[in-house]
Amino acid sequence: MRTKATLKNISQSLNLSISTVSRALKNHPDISEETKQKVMELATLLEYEPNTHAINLRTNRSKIFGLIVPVISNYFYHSFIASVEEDARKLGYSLLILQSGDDPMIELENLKLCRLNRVAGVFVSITSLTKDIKPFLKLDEFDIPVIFFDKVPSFEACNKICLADAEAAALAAQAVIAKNKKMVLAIYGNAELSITQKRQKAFASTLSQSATGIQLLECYASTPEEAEKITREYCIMTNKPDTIFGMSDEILTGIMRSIQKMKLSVPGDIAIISICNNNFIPSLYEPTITYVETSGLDLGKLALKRMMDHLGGKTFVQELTVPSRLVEGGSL
Amino acid sequence: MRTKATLKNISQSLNLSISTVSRALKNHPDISEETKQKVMELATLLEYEPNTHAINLRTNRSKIFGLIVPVISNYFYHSFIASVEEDARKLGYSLLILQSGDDPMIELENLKLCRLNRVAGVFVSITSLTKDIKPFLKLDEFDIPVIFFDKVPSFEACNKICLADAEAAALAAQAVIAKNKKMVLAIYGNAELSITQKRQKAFASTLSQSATGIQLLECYASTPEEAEKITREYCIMTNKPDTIFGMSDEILTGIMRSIQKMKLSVPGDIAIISICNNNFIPSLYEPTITYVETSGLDLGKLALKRMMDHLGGKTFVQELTVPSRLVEGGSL
DNA sequence: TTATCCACCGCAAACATTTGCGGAAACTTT
DNA sequence: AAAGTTTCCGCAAATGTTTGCGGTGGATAA
Repeated sequence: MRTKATLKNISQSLNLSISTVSRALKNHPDISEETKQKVMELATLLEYEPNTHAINLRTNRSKIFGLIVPVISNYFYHSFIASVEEDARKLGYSLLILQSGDDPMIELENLKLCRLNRVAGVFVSITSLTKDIKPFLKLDEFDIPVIFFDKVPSFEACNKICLADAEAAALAAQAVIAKNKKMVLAIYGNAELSITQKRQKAFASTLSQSATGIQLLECYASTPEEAEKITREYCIMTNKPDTIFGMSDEILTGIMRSIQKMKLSVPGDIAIISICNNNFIPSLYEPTITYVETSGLDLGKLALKRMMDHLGGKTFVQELTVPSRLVEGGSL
Repeated sequence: MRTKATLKNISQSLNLSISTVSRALKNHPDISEETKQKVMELATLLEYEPNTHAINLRTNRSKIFGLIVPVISNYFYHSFIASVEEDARKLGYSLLILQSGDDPMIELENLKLCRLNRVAGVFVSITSLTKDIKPFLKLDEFDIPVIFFDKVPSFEACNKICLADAEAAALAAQAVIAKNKKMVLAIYGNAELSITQKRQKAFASTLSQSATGIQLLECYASTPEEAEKITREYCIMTNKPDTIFGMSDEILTGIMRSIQKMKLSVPGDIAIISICNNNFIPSLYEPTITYVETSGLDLGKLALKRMMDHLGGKTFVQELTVPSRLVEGGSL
């Protein structure tokens, strides 16, 4: 293996100083064209590549973003990740992926890793058990911006990029109203999560404000299996609902298993509407499910934009949301 | 913000040399217990954290693995990624995620990034267009092991971790035979891919060797939509197949949309069997789809194990496969 | 008393790069 | 010819850590 090309290496071959070579390669005005030529030439010949670690040490920064999520294998996060990675790459950044497994201790370790690697910034979706977000804010002391996304802390002043949870649920409710439905079974997710609370509140209040006398049944399910069970219980009643609203992809899959099991026809026997992250799950079914989209892709783009703005000096705290939209399938 | 703790910093406070402090913190036998105590104490008090960049520069290595995949948002890769990340974390490694977007140029850039970051090793699933894998093997010159997984180069001698494609298809065929089916529609993926070829060959030959006179119809579909169309075309024939075999999750989703649209009952009207990466897609349907599992999780675990072995000195070239198994649902 | 040994610690180089500052020529101006 | 200006380049420090080697002081052995 040929010896690795370094500035020192090149400088000695050309009887120049290291600093001159360094400047020549960066096209510094102090260096004459002639010298630049020679340096460039030898550098390309030797396939010189600057040592990232040395640069990182010198500049106390790296061109890497940290990304901390509870789990990767999730309807939502991987599209977010894909989106951020793609855009970050174009800007010369890479992505360090850390899973916390919904464990605050691991989350803290991962945060530490980000600190130790002097990442350029951190994207984080906190676990459902994270109470103390001071450690996150402490990264500001190192000039490492922290952007919370999706699962964000409730109160503290920090940069948050959220889905328009309330808006999405309201949109879904409006769609139900528009179709003149009379009795809606709403299945929400884990009642502890703020995302659940926001969506529940918005959905319920939108329906009640419509003054159409729609009857609303509300349940909470933290797994698809629970959603399946709930759906079944309500559908075998004599006075069964005419519409089911699922709060998320996860819930929707449970609902649909139940529907299939009972061989109910959609939307004839029962109408379905859901909030989903993209068209993947909705389009698995026939007819395609009508859903309100809260896009992980868009969230990713917005989060990265906010990050770059922050790095560019706009360091004020900001809370942004990505709008949602109704995607009509044939299930409502 | 308090001044950052460094070895230099600590050494000056204690009137010790940098080297002594460094060794004390590593529990080096040359240092007396007394000194170690003092150093440790001050280090924890000052919340000393070793500078990763400096270590990386010094050791010319980093505790980061590179992971290059065509896309993250894929039935398969994110479970692989999740699995590798989880295990790597426990060993003190992190994961740098790079998407190539099925573009060999970007793939090459990503590979370069891995080199520049002096990653500890690279996991790569090549794009379908990658012709030249010499750049990958060149990383060996830097003592960076490269483990190919899933989409691996055909010929070259390199470390490969694959799914047991042929075995999986054969298992599926055997299941069909065991159920005494008479007419099977097999829908494969993109005919260009080696994974398709392997599965097609194994499925067809297993069926023909059974001497049960099973009739086999074979089609290729590169999208779920195509699979949906094919399914429909064959199922409206008077002499329709009694079983459909889908080569992948993707194909299966297309088949099932069609089945739902025609309101066929499974397995009464028609039986379904597929090859899938995990139970996610199969369990979306009712009855749950019978499938042969080629687990991304297991592949991840095996890949990481191979990587660690390689780092531990077992640098010989090896080709491993993860076994597959039949998971009985109710669709066959 | 001298030689030997061990426990403990520091020196300094090395890793590769960036950058403020200063300095030597060469050239221009008065 | 002296002074001032520009062009081009090198010195050296700084980033934080690791590690081979050498050195000192005390204890033990001969």
